[in-house]
Amino acid sequence: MTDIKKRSECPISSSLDIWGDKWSLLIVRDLIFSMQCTYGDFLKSEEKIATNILATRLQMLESNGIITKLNHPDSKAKVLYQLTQKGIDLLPIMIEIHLWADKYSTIPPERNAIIKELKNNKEAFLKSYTKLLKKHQLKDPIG
Amino acid sequence: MTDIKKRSECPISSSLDIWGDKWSLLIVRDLIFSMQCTYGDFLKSEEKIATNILATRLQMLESNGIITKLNHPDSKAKVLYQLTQKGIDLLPIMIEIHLWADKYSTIPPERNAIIKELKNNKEAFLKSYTKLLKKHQLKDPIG
DNA sequence: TAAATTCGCTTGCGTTTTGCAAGTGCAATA
DNA sequence: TATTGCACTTGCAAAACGCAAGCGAATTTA
Repeated sequence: MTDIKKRSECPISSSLDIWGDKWSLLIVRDLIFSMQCTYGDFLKSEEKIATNILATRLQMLESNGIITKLNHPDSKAKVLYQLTQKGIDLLPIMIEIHLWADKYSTIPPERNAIIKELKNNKEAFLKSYTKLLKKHQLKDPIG
Repeated sequence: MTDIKKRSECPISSSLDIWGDKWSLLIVRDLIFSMQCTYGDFLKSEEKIATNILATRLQMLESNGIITKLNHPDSKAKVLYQLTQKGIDLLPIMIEIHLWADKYSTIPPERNAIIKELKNNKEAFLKSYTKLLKKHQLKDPIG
C-alpha cells in the first residue's frame, strides 16, 4: 500500500514521484538486463541495496504497474519479478541515461559494446530490444 | 563541497548518484523551460521545494558541472543559474520522461503542444531546442 | 540618508527515510 | 526430521527531509 502523493501535474514531477530515488531505476536496470529476477538476484547487484529498501521499492514499482510478480517455474519458495509494458517503456529513458553517462563519466569496458551499438543506431536497438523483452515475458501471475 | 560517492561503475548508477532524487531534475526542468532562473524563481515552482533542500541541490548540481552561477545583469543581490553543456545534454532524458509520462499519466493541457511536437519529430525538436538553449547561455560567471 | 524590503542563503528542530543487522516463516533439500 | 534457502520483516541508530525562522548584504522606499 505504497501511496502516491503527486506534487504537481507536471509529467517530470509525476514520474519522479514514482521512481525518483537512488534505487528504483537500478531495479529496472537489472530487469532490463536479466528479463526476470528473484529477490535474491536484486540483492546480489553490486550496488548492494539493503533488503528492507529493496522490499519497499519492489512494492512501490508493483503498485505503480511497472513490475509484476510471477510464480517461479522451479519452486514455490521463489518469486520472479519482471517488467510490465509500462516498465519496458522505461527503456528509452534508460538508453538516454546510458548515453549521457557515456559522455560524462567513465563507463566500464564491458558496456562498450552496448554503447557502441546504441550510438550507431539507437532506434534499431530500441526496437529490437523492446521486442526481446516482450518475447521473454512470462505469464504466471502470483495469486 | 557535496561529495560524490559512486556506488558502482554502472552508468545508470553513476547518473543516479548525481541527480537520482525527487528534486534535482525539477531544477533542471525549470532551467530547460526558463533558460535562466534565480534562487527565488526555483522557490516559486509549484512543487514548493524547501529552501534548504534547494540550496543543497543547487550546490550538488553545480559541483557536478550541470549548472553554473552567473552575475545577474540587473543587480548584485541576485544570482542567475543556468545549464552547462552537461546540463543541456540532459534534455534527451527529459524528453523521454515526458513521453513516458504522456503515455501513462494525465498531462496538463498546457503541455499538449510540446508533447505533440515531440511525438511528431523528436529529433528535430531536440536539435532546435538544444540550439536555443545554447544561444541563450549568458557568460558572466560569478567570482 | 535612515528604514524597510528583497534576495540568497543558513540554522534549528521535529519527522521521515535510510542503512545495517538480525530475525521470522514457509518451502525445499538432505 | 533437521538443515538450508528464500522472501521478506523488524529494530534501531544515523542521515536526510521539511518546515519555520533568522541573517547579512544589496536594493528600494520614505
